[in-house]
Amino acid sequence: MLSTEQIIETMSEQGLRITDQRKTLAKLFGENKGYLSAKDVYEFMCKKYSGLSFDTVYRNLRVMHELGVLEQIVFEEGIKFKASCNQDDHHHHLICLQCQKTYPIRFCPVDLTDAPDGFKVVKHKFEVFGYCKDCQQADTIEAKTSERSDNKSEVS
Amino acid sequence: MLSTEQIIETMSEQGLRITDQRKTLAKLFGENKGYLSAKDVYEFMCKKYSGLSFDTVYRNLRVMHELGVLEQIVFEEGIKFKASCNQDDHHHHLICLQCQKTYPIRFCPVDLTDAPDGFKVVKHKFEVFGYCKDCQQADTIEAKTSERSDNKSEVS
DNA sequence: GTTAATGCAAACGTTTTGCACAGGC
DNA sequence: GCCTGTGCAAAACGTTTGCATTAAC
Repeated sequence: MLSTEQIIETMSEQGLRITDQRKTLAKLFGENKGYLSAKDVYEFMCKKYSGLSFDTVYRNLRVMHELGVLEQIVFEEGIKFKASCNQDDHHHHLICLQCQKTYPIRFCPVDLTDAPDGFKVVKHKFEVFGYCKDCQQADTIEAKTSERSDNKSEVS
Repeated sequence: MLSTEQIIETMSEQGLRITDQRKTLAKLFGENKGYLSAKDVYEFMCKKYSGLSFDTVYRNLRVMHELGVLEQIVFEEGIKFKASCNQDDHHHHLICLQCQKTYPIRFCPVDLTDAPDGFKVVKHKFEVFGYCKDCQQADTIEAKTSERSDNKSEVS
């Protein structure tokens, strides 16, 4: 997965200006292995930038996605983003429905899939959803303490 | 895949009233094997019902989805619907990016996937996208005639 | 100094809601 | 006749756009 520095470097190489906000975004995604919605990002950024507007966040997320430093997937709840994985290393993800951390799966099923006669395969989606170890334990604890595990970071 | 009659029957069994619009919806999904967006459905229904409103279409799509007669998947362009497949017969789909027809894949990769230690798998998504035989040919023809293959029906 | 990024406001498309009326059961 | 489904209007929501100001290069 791209590091904070790699994200900044790529943006700079492409002629984008490295503003303070973009540094913070790069850091957020470089250090966070889960998926974040535009709203999550906005709320996080708000803590640091008081007069922040939605549109800047959206614009930056879009630019960063177009640039390829962020990848987005469509959940039922909407589109979410995380730092791109290394393209050379094709893989899929286990995604925790609670904390949204991702765990890589090396196995890619597309090669084992035989398409009917004339069908030309161009892309595929393989995602496995469930609950990671931590969140299962947290859920058990939660039942007693009603504390919530909302951190969205540090795996993959 | 559920037939028009099965859709109507299920809705009736669940205490829903079978209005003329709902009959038409059931027929639309019972006979159409591709994915349709709410807008597609609305536009189709408009031909038959002049004073039709968006909200009724949305309400019915939602009700039918909650009831389980429709399944929805999230494309980049938004949410789309089609009649539910038989639950007993778990399978995945090849989806044509042009005409959105679906072709079943018996192969399910989830059993071949080993999750890390404590991860509890609850659901998965495996979809293969590409272009079906017809649309590849149509594309070649299209280059000359610029005719478009917009029908969204009759396979799976 | 030039050009791109930002904040603001307003627009846009999609989906949801409340309510009165029409229609299935 | 009861209660659900419908149409209408308006609101909510997420996202995008145009423009003047600000800041990176």
